[in-house]
Amino acid sequence: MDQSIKKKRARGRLSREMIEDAAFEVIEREGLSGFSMRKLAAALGCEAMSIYHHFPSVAHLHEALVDRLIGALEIPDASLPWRQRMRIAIEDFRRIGRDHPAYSSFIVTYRMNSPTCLAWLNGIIGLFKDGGFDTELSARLFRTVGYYLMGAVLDENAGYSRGPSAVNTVSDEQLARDYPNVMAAGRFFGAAEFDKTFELGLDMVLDEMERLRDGANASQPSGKV
Amino acid sequence: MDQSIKKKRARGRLSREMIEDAAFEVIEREGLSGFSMRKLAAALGCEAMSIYHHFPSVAHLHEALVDRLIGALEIPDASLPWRQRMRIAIEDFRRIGRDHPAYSSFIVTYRMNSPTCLAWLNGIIGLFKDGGFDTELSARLFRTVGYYLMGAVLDENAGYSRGPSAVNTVSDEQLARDYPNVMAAGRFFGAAEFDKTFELGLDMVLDEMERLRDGANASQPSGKV
DNA sequence: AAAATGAACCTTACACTGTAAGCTGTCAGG
DNA sequence: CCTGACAGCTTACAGTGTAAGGTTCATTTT
Repeated sequence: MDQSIKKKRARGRLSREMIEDAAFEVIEREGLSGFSMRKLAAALGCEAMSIYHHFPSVAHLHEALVDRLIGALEIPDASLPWRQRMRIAIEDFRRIGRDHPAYSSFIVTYRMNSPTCLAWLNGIIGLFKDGGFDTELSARLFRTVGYYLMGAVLDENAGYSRGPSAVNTVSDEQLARDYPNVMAAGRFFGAAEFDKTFELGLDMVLDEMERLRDGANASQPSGKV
Repeated sequence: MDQSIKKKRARGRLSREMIEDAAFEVIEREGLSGFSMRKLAAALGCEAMSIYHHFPSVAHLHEALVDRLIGALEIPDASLPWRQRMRIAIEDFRRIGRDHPAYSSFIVTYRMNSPTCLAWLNGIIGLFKDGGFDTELSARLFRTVGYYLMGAVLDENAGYSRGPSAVNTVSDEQLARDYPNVMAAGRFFGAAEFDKTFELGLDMVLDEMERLRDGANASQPSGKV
């Protein structure tokens, strides 16, 4: 009857949003390194090159993905207590990792520079200023907290608990025999312990920041070595 | 005269060590994503497949590289003060990043599980135990410090100061106008500030750990929110 | 109504990747 | 001398991102 069985091309079928949605799915399904334009196209039911009409390159696509994740974040309301605002902002970012585990290692190594991301960064640094820190301490403490957060997101989503990267792995018996500390600690390295471990370290950092702000004298130790 | 100008194949020319050395060079020269078996072979003056005689796969090669970097680390002498031991161990790892900036993002995302790496991990966790922490706190604080350290290595070597990942970048004027906090903080984000920033955060974490050990009561704030 | 335009998608092709399979030249031990 | 084994090479394949150009069709213009 109709001249061609596959003429279901339907012009405006694709869109940036559709492609982004599919990209998130493919990345989580295939893993970050297993992601490719051809697999993405397959998921969309189109050819790889069709995607290039909407995104000039994979880099542009990735930028859009990061923008979507970061753009969805909000700076916690200024009426809330400072410490709570800080925690919310940090947990918001951490949740991105949990929601997109395969993509988390990309986000953590991504140098954000789009307007969307800069707006968020600007708000987060503003959070430190709101906490009473001057420009320098705001910048440095942003790094301190950021370092901790990036490392945590990395470990929780791409880390030890997901199995080893190594090719030659070590058996459990060997582990117990030769590396007892690792063996003993392993119990606290699983996904079930992530929250508690994260909270512990986060509270430490937040405590220390408040101490730093509320007079940097009360602090005893700091043996400075 | 001689039958072939290129018969300089010379049997045992290659070795695992030579290949590893060249791999480190190629990675730093071409970047982690620019590294390939063929480029490595070119650097060695051989064909790509010749490398497979010494390493069954790139994964095996990477494992050897990580093993070499981690294997060179030592657990600081037990006779030193605990805080100093901790600092030395942390700075040792941090130095790996500085010495191999292009490789640092690989190391940070690598799930170590080789005997060499496990021995080091075992020693580091032992360091926490030596500091008077029980098994659980040793494990969790190992994570806290590790998160901070991984994030720092990532930022210092693959981070913001190396230029943006984004395709659409923002001009300096736009930055100053729309993102003043980022602009102001930028002064403290450069490589020249890495040490000071790292020390600040590290001291915070170490202070808090000592506080945690020397009686978790003296600590005032911890508003727990 | 017919023609022109341009957006949306597809086809082909190229230079690159890791690596499986098999080949060849060289050297040590008999 | 011969015989393996070893070390490195050749070829080939399936995969990658994407440049260049072809095709189809909705819309606009005449």
